[in-house]
Amino acid sequence: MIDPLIWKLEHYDQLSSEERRVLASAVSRVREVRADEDIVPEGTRPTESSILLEGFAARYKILMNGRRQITALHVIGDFVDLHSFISKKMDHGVIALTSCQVAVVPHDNLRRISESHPHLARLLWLNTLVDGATHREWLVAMGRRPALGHFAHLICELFVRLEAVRQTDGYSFQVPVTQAELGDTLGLSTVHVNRVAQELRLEKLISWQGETVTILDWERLKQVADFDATYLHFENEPR
Amino acid sequence: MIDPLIWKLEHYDQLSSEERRVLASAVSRVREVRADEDIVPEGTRPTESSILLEGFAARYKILMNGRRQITALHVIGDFVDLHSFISKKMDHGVIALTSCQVAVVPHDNLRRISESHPHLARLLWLNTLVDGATHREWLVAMGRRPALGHFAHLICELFVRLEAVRQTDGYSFQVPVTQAELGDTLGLSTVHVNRVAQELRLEKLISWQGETVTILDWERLKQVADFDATYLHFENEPR
DNA sequence: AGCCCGAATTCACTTATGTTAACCCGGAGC
DNA sequence: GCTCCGGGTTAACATAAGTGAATTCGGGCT
Repeated sequence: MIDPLIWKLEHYDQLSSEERRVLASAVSRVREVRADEDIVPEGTRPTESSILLEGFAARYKILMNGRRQITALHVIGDFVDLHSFISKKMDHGVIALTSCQVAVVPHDNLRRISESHPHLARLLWLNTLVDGATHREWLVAMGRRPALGHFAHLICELFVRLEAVRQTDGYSFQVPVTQAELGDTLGLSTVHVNRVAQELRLEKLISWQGETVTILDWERLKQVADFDATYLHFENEPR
Repeated sequence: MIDPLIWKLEHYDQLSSEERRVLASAVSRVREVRADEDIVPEGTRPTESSILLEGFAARYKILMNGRRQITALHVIGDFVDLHSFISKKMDHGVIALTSCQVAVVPHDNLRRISESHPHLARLLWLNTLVDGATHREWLVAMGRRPALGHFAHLICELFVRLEAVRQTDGYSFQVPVTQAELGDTLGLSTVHVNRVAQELRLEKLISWQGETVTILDWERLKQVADFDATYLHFENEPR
C-alpha cells in the first residue's frame, strides 16, 4: 500500500525487508480527504503523520491580507507532514488539491522506529531534508529566475519526482492544478501564469491539455529552467 | 564552546547533562574561515559538519546567469551543514559573510549519536526541520509579501533568533551584511534594498547605523512584517 | 589632513509583473 | 440541445521593482 513511499526511499538507499515491514506496519489506517479540504490544518498538533497514497496536495500559508502562498506540492508517496512528529505544532496547512487518499502513521510508531531502527530513522530524516532542499530550490527560482524559468523549473521537478514513483507515461504526466493554484505556487498572478504557460507552449517546450502535461523537448526545457536534479538526492548510497 | 547551540536546542526541549556532554565531545576541532570564503563549497561531500561559533554565514546558490540567491542566513549557534551528514552531497554552498569560527563535528560522531542517543538525534533532526520551516517562511515572504514587509520580516526573524543565542542588547543587534548581500537574500536589487531600508527608517521602525540594527517599534515592525515566530519552534516541550 | 575604496545613496529611465474586468470555452447536469 | 459555471484567455492600464551610472559617505591608511 505504501509502495510509492518505499520506491522513493529506495531511491535514497537500500531498505532491508525488515525495514520495509516495519514501515508498512506503522500505518494504522487509511483516510479519504475531499478536494479543497485540509489534510492537516495550520495550528493543530497532530498525533499522526500522513503519507499521500493518491492525489495531489499542497502545503500553504495564508497571509493577513488574505493572499496565499503554496510552499510545496506533494505527490503520491510523499510524507506530507512527517515533520510534525518532531516539530509538534503545524506552522502551515496541508490542503488536498484533488480528492486524496492518505495512509496514517501514529507518531508513537514513528518514535518506536526512531528508537529501534536508526537507519530507517535516518532515511525518514532524509525525506524531510529533501523537502528542505526543495524549498531552497524554490527560493532560488522565486528570487532570481524570471517567471518563464521558474515555471519551467517546476515542471522539470514534477517530472523527475513523478517518475520516481512511477506516475509518468513517457514524458507525460498528470498535473491536476489550476492556473490560480500555480500562481500561488510560483508567487505570480493568475494572468501572468497564463502568459508564461502560453509561452512555454508557443516555444514547443511542453503541451498542457486538461490535466495532462507532456514535455516536448526535455533538454531545452531543462536548459530554460536551469534545472539540476541534484537537490532531490535520488542517488542510492549508504546513509 | 558550543554553548550557543546548546542554548538553542534547550529552547526546543530539555537536554540531559549526558546529552550536553555527548554533543560537546562530538566536536573534533575548531576552524577559522575568512570573510567571503566558503565554509562548505557546493558539490562537495563533507565528512564532517560545522557549528558556527562566531560570525555570520549564508547558504547560497549561483545560477548559470551568474546571479546569486542566498537561501539562509546563519548566526552563532547554527549547525550550518548538519544535513550533509545524511544527504551526503552539498547541493548548495555555505559562505562566511564575516570572518567566522566554526566547530567541526565528524559525521562518524553524528552517526554514533543517531544510534545510541535517539532523543538527541531527534533534536538534531528538529534543528534541520526548523531550517526547513524558515525556508518556507522565506518563500511566503518572497512570493506574497511586498518588499517592505519582506525586509521587515527578515529583521524580525534575525532579532528573535539572535535573542535566543544571547546576541542582542535590548532591541539592538549586529547585522554585518551589505545591502548587496541583502539583495541576494531578499531577491531584490541593491537599489531597491536601499529604497526599502530608507522607508523602514523613515517610518521610525528601525535604525541601521553601520552594522548595528535597532528595532525602534517592535509591535509596529511585527505588524508591517506580519511576523509570527511559531515557525522557529522555540517552545520547550518533549520531542 | 588627505586619499582610497567599498558601500550607500540618488537619479533617470525601463520593464516585468500585477490589476481589473471582459469574454470565451468545454464539460456536467437537466 | 440549453444553461451554468469554473477555469482559461485577452486586453488595457497601473505599478513595483530592475538597470546603469553617477555621486556621496565614511572608515582605514599614509
